[in-house]
Amino acid sequence: MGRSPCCAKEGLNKGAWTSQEDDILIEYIRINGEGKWRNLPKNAGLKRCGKSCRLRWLNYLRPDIKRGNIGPDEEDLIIRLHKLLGNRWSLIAGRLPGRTDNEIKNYWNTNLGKKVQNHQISTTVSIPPKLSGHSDENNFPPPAVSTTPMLSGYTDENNFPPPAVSTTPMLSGYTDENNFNPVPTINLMSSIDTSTLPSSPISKTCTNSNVIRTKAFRCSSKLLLTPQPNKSCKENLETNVIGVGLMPMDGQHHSVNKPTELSGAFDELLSLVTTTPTPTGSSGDHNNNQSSDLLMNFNVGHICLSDLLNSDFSGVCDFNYSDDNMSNDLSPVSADQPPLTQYSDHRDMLQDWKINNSCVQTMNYVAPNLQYSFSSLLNSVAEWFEE
DNA sequence: AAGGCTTCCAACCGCGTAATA
DNA sequence: CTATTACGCGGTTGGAAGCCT
Repeated sequence: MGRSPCCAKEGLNKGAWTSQEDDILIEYIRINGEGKWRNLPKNAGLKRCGKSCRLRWLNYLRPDIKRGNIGPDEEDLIIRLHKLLGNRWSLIAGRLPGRTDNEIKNYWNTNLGKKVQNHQISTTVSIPPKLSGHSDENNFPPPAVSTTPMLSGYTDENNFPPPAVSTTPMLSGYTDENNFNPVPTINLMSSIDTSTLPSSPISKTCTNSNVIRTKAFRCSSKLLLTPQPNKSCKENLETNVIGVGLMPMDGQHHSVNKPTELSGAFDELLSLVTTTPTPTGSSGDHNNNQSSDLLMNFNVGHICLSDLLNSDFSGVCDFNYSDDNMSNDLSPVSADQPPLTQYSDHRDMLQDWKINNSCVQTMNYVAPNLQYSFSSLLNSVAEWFEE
């Protein structure tokens, strides 16, 4: 019954790896591939625990690893992701090609953590955080990554988010850039009441109260968004057309034929919204009185931020659309992409989603006058949290 | 130059979850 | 369904290297 023991603890080498051990491990994995760590030491002739082999390979020997020289852009990304995710080093590392969770963790503990702490102290003393240009003597945090325009620089909630920047890579799908209208006022999460976030055993190790504990939501499959204050959830959805939609994992691109279907679809979605977060491990200590400024829990399939971060949106985010008379004619940019599934009714679409949404991923929702890239959304969320 | 202190980071440890018999 | 264990993750440790006095 069950699995056999991982490895015998006796007679194993510990501590630093020798170059001979490294060579053996590299050669073994070159021939046999990764995985099966339990059997690896025996098969490869290493006096190491499988766990130790895995760690050595993943953190040090893997050929695609970048080591050292973490640049300002990477620093900035780490800081932003850490702001968003907390100590979820593996998730953060997943967004930094060639970097390992261990390296990022170490780098944070030895460099960034102190910088951020110092920065927070200095800004709370002298600079209103919202207006802060991060222009302290140490030039920290470093400038935003140039390839992913951040939503910094806005000074007024009402102007948030700032007009879309034409250099945003994900905006490339527009067929008529000259007619592109800036994103209208959107306030997906103008404020977040962290007391409404569910408690989690995991969060005990996280000191940042603004952090989304994605793991806590994994089981309950929820993406938390708060609508604009003073607006009902539905009204907010309909008037501001939140740039997040849902896509089933069937590999098909789907479109909504008519704008009116949006509100119908949202009606359906809203019927799935609950005002009481019920994640695994929640002790119910959150505030349930959220009718006017509620947390929307899109309890549809498996939506959670960590899944989003782990997703490759390159294939689903680029759409053409022509903004003529709100025709809402969505079509994939690439001719290689699968044909759109046309729905005659939003209920069909939702039914399809329900059928296929064993793992629903969020994608850009492209609607008239709105193209809100997912990366921008993430940046926005990070910015909100920074406020 | 030597001893002590600090920093850095590879490796270890323990825990939660997923997988398997 | 249950018991058991592999896997993966985050926290922590310990030793090497660098710095300071």
